[in-house]
Amino acid sequence: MRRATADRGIEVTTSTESKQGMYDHQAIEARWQARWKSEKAFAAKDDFTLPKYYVLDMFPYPSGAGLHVGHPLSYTATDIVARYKRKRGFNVLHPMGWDAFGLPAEQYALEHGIHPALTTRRNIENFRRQLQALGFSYDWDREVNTTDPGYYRWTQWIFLQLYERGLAYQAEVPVNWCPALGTVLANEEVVDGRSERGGHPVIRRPMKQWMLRITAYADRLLSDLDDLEWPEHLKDQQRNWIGRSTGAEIDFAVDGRDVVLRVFTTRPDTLFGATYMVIAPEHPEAATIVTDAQRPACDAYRDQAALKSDLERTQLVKEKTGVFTGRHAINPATGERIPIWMADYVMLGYGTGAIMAVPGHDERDHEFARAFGLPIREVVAGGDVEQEAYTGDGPLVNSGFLDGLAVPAAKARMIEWLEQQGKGVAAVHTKLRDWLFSRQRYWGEPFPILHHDDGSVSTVPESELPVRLPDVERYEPSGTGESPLALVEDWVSTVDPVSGERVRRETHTMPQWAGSCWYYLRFIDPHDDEHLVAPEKERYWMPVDLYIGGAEHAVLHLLYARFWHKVLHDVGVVSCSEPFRKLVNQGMILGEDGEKMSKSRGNVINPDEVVQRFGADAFRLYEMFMGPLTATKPWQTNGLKGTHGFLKRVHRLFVDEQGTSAVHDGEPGDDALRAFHGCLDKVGGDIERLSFNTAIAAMMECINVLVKEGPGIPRALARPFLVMLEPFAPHLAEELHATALGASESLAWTSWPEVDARWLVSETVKVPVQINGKVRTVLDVPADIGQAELERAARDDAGVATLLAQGDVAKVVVVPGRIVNFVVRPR
RNA sequence: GCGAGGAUGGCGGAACUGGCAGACGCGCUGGAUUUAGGAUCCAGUGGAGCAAUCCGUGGGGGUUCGAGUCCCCCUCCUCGCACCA
Repeated sequence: MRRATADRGIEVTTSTESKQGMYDHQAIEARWQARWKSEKAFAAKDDFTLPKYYVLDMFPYPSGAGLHVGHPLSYTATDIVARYKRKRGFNVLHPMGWDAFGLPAEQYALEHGIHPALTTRRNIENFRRQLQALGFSYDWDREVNTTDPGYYRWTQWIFLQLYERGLAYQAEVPVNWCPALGTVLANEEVVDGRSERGGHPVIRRPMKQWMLRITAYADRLLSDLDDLEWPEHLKDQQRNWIGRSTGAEIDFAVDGRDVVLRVFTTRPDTLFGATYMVIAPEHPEAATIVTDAQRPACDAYRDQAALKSDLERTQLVKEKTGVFTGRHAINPATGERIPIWMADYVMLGYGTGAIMAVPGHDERDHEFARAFGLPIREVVAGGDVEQEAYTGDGPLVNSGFLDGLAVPAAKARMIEWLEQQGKGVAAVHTKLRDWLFSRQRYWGEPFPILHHDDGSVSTVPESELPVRLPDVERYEPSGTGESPLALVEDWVSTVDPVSGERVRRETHTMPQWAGSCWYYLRFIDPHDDEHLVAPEKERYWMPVDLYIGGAEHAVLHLLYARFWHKVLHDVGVVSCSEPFRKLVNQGMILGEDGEKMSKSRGNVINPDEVVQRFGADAFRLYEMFMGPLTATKPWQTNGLKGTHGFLKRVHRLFVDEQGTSAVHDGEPGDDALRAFHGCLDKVGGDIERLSFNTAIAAMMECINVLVKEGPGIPRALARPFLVMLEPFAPHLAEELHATALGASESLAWTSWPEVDARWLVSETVKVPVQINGKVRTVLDVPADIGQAELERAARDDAGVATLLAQGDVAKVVVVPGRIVNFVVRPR
């Protein structure tokens, strides 16, 4: 500590001589970054008596392109909060790590013949350098890397817990196969029939895959959203994705066949209006149901549907298509024979893959009935079902024992009746599917799974973890759905440590989401070989108090992580049921042309160049000053001049042109005190509200006043000002604290200054006086002036009096400290 | 189509429970200083008008002494979801 201080003194002198009291951001920033690093200035303490604050960024995927200006947006926001909370007496955990498994590294390896481990290491080093150059106050001793065997050992351990609880299973399922990427993708990774990464076409194909039973947690994932301090739209997205709907499953007998068609409906009340049925083309009973006469037509239709990509099936097709199966079913309520159709507007993946069609009260069924001339029957009064489906409430009609009931009552009554008759049950369905968890790629966590000759599966014992990813020469996906790992014979073939049998390892790998599902837990206890996280540390630090990241993870990372967290809660590893108490999505930064930044548009801003030219402090300040954190906003390099200029003015306030301290012992004037304490009060509140742009504006206003009161700054305000500035511009604040004030200790853990409330209220206030709502004059009156006196003061104003004399005062509104308004009727 | 968010000077954006619209910054204009400046400082800057004044928060209506803010209708933009039975 003392050595560092002495060294710094020498460096400062050198710098001062060469730059003659100029704001030399490069020298200042390098000096403080080095000191923070060597002193481990931001290490979180495992002192459980202190109040804690865990503030987390969504950790980045370390791409070869390096940091883009979007990363530091949220990272600066969390850094300001972290630095502020330390000053408020919190023990702050503010870590950073790397989400480093995944496709891009592997893709790059394929193209350039460089091992993903190597490019990953290189990219991480570049990212770390760039982040450190921005002065973020991370506790670097807690850095984690999802590709580190010491880390993914625990990812595999969690998989074992899932497996043992029956939450991980293998299934032959129709999957999203992406030929271009040579792998399967989760539903969440497919957008409009294309891969989320790369935008390649995705087709349906049955394959044996590892699945995670996230559906078993659907209800908890849904209901626990209510208590989270998350943006409402994001919670809605998750609710929407989970898509829970309540209704009934109803069995329809098929006329002339010994099968029942089970349907799911949210409108059991409309059963009397079911005039036909529809099955999905891939429905497993299709072969039984379709008559010989209709078989050629149905087979052709099914084949055609199979050829369509998801994109075509959901996006492009708006005309309803379908074909009659030749068979009829019996409506259990009416006893009528109703035709069974096959149509691709019914999906195998939702409900039971078959529906009862109620064209009178469902828009899709209505459209289909119209197209194929099927009967439409009204069973809920209130609309004109010949014209359009009526989906609203109303009394039931044409519905036997339901007649006269309103829709909700009719639903309940019908379910009761179905259950009595043994023809149906109340049921809940979710849109959420089980999570397809395996990938046919090299660069991911291996499964701790062994395949035996008899086809059975066993797990690698915990003591044998991690199952290390072998080094390979080739990473090409085989294209057949085999993972590249399948080619590594001496890795695949191994001995089961439990039975001693020769077994074959699972060759699929886990998806990128696996590592990011639980990294926030490892930050708490990153070097523990005994536990994923030590229980007492977990109890202290969890949950994450503030989590900031991009909205693109609304239903991917954030849903998966919540799922794993709940499983770990059930396993007893974590003490809370939800990992992220408060969540914020930062907005996107667009290019200077107002378009999304992209290499092809050539509008990408390189943070390194900006930092070089304006400095990390000006860069941090600018990113926060651009606008609200959550807003999408365009980059303007010119804007850096504003924040850089502000820092120069701050510097000049503390250091004169000769490079000597401009801090003086004079008493601060009232204006300075009022400006400072007003600012301090606002900045503190703004940080709590994550309103950083207005906090910076307030500091700019404050500095404008202090500069007018200058030259130099009174000692009484100098240090408090720097403490207030430090979360935003830590390098300059530390530098001025050390040089202009001669301090030796860092501002990192110092206390936030007390606001002196006396300076928040001024003796006089300006009160506008309106006549008929238009401001005519502004009065300077004592702040505590009463209503009557204020009105008198307004009437005494010469200009006001003249105007009042021109008419009759019909009404006077006087709000002390705010406004006076005379309503005047002309005579 | 459904859901959510948004529209304020030349630009990014301020405005707590309705109370001086345009804080702060960029840009621009003029000036000072400088060999020079993409440096610094001072002044100005919503629009129209010499002025008093008038007009101004996407458009139209309403509530109110008073509306960027509240209510109704419409237009446009962004982001989700998209045959979910």
